[in-house]
Amino acid sequence: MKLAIPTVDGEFTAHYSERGLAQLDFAGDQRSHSSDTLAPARASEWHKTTTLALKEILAGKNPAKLPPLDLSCGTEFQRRVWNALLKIRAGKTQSYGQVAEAINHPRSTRAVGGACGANPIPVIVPCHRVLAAKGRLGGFSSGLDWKVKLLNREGIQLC
DNA sequence: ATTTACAATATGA
DNA sequence: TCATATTGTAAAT
Repeated sequence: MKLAIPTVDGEFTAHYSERGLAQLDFAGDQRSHSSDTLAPARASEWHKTTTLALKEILAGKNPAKLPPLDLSCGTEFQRRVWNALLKIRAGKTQSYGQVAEAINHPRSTRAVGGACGANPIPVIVPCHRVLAAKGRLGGFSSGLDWKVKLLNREGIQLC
């Protein structure tokens, strides 16, 4: 189930499964085109929430409500990471090391980076708010431009 | 089954 | 500043 989300930054694409939002693609970044045979009844309701939340985040605000997220594709470790990322508020950042500590794997900082890269729902799961230590920028799968733009919009200054 | 390469970090030289 | 050990995954051998 694929639905478009028009925003000031372009058209995002949300993918829904029976459980909820399963993937979110950046504007013009069509990676996978699976057949949308499924059409969950709740999808349109979820989509409203997703659209709202996405726009709030793009505006640098904190989303009031999120749609259900289908994280069943990831390993347990990855889901822990993503869950930890969801707790980061707009305007705040965390280092990979801090995320690692938050999920009780204080030495898995590198693995955290891997989990962020595997994150199927960028922006809503704020992988862009995770910086390397000392406030340096790390990397970003869909382009560092997005990372910088989003952070600036939230009023975060990079050193 | 083993080795590499990653969006990392702390430590020791 | 540079080398290295550590950790979870995926991809290559």
